[in-house]
Amino acid sequence: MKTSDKELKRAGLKVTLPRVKILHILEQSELHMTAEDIYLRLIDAEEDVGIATVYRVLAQFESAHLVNRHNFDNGPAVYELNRGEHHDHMVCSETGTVIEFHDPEIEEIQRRIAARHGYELVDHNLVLYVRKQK
Amino acid sequence: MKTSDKELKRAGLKVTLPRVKILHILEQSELHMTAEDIYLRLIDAEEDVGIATVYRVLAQFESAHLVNRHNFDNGPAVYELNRGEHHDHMVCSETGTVIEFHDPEIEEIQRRIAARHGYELVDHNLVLYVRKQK
DNA sequence: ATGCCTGCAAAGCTTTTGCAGATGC
DNA sequence: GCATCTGCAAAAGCTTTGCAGGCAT
Repeated sequence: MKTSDKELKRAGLKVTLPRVKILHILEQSELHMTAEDIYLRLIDAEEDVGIATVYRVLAQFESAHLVNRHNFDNGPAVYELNRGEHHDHMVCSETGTVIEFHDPEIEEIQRRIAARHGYELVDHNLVLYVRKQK
Repeated sequence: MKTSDKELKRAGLKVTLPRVKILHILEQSELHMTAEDIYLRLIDAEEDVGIATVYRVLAQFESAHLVNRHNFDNGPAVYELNRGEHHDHMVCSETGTVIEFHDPEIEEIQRRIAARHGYELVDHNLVLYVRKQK
C-alpha cells in the first residue's frame, strides 16, 4: 500500500480513485491550485471526476489537515499541500507571482501583541502585497 | 455644503442621495459592515436604493480610499471607513470579537522581508486568530 | 451487504453588468 | 442638455447540495 493511501486512511477516508488522483496532483504541481486547476488536470488525464467531487475532497483534505486553503483577496480559493513547515505569502500585485517566506521574528511579535491584549495566538493569516523594486 | 459632500467631490463623485446615505451609515455604525448590512439599513430608513448601487458605491469609495474592504476567511466582504490610521485585526476564535491594533515594528519587519526578496511593500493583510488566555 | 462516495444537475450566495430611465451640475 | 448615476433584473463566478446509482471494505 502506498504512503498516500495511508495518509487517506489515517484521515478516516476511504481510498477512492478521485481522492488518490487529487492527492497526486497536489503533490506534483505548483504550490497553489484552485479547485478548477485540479479539475482541468483530471480532465486532461481522462479521469471522469466531477468538479463537485473536487470541492468535496478538498474540503475533507482540509479538515484532515492534509491541505491548507487560502483566500487571497477575492478570486477563487487556492489549496496547497500541507508539508509541515508553516509559512506566509507575498503576492506581487503586478505579476501575481506568489512567494513563500517564513520569519520567526514576525511570529514572535504576533505572539507578543496577542499577549498584550490578554490573548494567546492560535493561528494567523499574513499576506504581503508587493511590487518589484525599481 | 457638508464635509461629507466635500469628500465625495474630492473623490470626483457627484453628490447623490445614495452616496451620501451610504457614507452616513458607514460613519455611524459598527466598524465592519457587509454590503447587505448597509442595504438593510437603507431599507430600514425607507430609502429606495438597490443592492447593486450599494456595491457600485462601495467600489467607488474603495478606489477613492474612503473605505477599506477586507475579506475575512470566506463569507462576504466587509467594509470600514478609512479613518486615516492603518491597523490590523485580531479575531477571537471563541467569541468572534474583533480587536484592532497597530504595531510599527511589525510593519517595519514586513518592509524588510519584502526588500530581502527584491520587492517593495505595497499593502498587507494581517489577521491574528486568538483565544483568551487562561 | 452496507454505508460511504460519486457524478450530475440544480440551487445558493455574493457580486457584477446591461439597459432604459432619472438626476446632478 | 449632457454625462453621470441609478434601479431592476438578469447574469456571472465560485461553491455547495440533493439525489440516485456506484464502489470500497
